[in-house]
Amino acid sequence: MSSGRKKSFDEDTALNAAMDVFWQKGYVGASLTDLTKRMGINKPSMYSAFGNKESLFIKATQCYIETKMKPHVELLFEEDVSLKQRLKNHMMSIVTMQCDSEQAQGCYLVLCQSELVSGDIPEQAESILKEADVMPIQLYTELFTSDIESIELGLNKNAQANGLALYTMLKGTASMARSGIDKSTLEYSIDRILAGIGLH
Amino acid sequence: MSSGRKKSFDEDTALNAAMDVFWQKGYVGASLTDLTKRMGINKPSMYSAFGNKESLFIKATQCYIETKMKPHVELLFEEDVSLKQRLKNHMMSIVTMQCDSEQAQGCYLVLCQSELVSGDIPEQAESILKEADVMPIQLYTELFTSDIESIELGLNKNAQANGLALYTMLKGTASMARSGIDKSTLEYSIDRILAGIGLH
DNA sequence: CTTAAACTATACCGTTAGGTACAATTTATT
DNA sequence: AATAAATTGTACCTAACGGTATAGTTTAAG
Repeated sequence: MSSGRKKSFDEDTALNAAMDVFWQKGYVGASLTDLTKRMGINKPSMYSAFGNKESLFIKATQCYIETKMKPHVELLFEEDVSLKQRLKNHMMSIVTMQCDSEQAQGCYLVLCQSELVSGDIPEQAESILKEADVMPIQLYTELFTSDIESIELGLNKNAQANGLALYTMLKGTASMARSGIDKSTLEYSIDRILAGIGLH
Repeated sequence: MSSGRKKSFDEDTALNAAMDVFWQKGYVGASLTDLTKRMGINKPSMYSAFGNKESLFIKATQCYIETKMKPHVELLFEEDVSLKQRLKNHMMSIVTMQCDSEQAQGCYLVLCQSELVSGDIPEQAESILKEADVMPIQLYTELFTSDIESIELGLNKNAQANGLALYTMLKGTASMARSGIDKSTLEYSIDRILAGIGLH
């Protein structure tokens, strides 16, 4: 084992704290003081553990995608559940997360993607945010294209557009959640968009 | 007439330029250098004309509401147009604006409202942003409650929820527009949410 | 028990943030 | 022409930004 003083903090815990700060303030709005204070460490510890603000952000973003987004995906492919119910479960699982987070509401990705237009986001951070914006569209398009029930209902005809409609609504609920609208209120909107694409 | 040197710039033009910067970068992200450069003036001129960054922002926000949002409202109350078509015209008018802006895409208000959670927005700016977030809900609720065709269709039963569903979708299109999704693509989503609340 | 590696704390770096003092300039009034 | 009011440009203020040098502390290995 390598010698030397041991870390007095858990990297994963610190990363999660950083994620919360970016979730609350975005990339530009999150200062190193905000970050290190919530991570419970000081700047040199942060720089030695994560590199710099940008690479901390990239790791926090990957952490968000893995732990906060991907878990909702499997709900789309549960067996013995109707397409409508799978989509409802999936979307409400996301909306629940958007509304549940104690301080930082909404969606981390929606917030940070909105900063891209400013031109103040570094290159690699921009890349990962743009990639993350494409994934859901591919996911929904693939679902509507291949799912048996989707094909039976003819939803495969407009697979991408249907997926985009759901994704657009989820971006809307993210924004609404950030404004303090609660889950039960947003559920109605989810039901309406599902009905709108033909899933009554 | 009062004596003294004359302003070398048009206040309204400068205010519109400031609006564009806030639209692109949000309140926190827009620096005085960004602002004054695009306004074509220097800092003392800006401070004497508008007070400070916060009051410039408040005036820019009021300008946005008056010139960019309110014009869409009248489309909701045109005579001899069906409720569905009025809502479609209204929403597509907004989506067109969200997509048209050359650099700053999306919605100024959605962008800046997302900054509220950070706690870095001054008091009065926070107030006007929160007020602006309530107005559309009231507008749609009133429409669904009072409109004859809405009552005939039973949409008045869930007036507020229906209004919220439309508003949520428009916040979603704002986010999508900022990611570069074009108007014709978003039109499908508008059609789907209208169908979803019963306007086929 | 020394050594060297790794981590922590403090203090600091240059830059930019929002905001202002002040002198120079332009204008209408006297 | 002289004056007073208003605007402009420059130069500057303090505070906070992202980032780092360095000295001190803790730890495993020799």
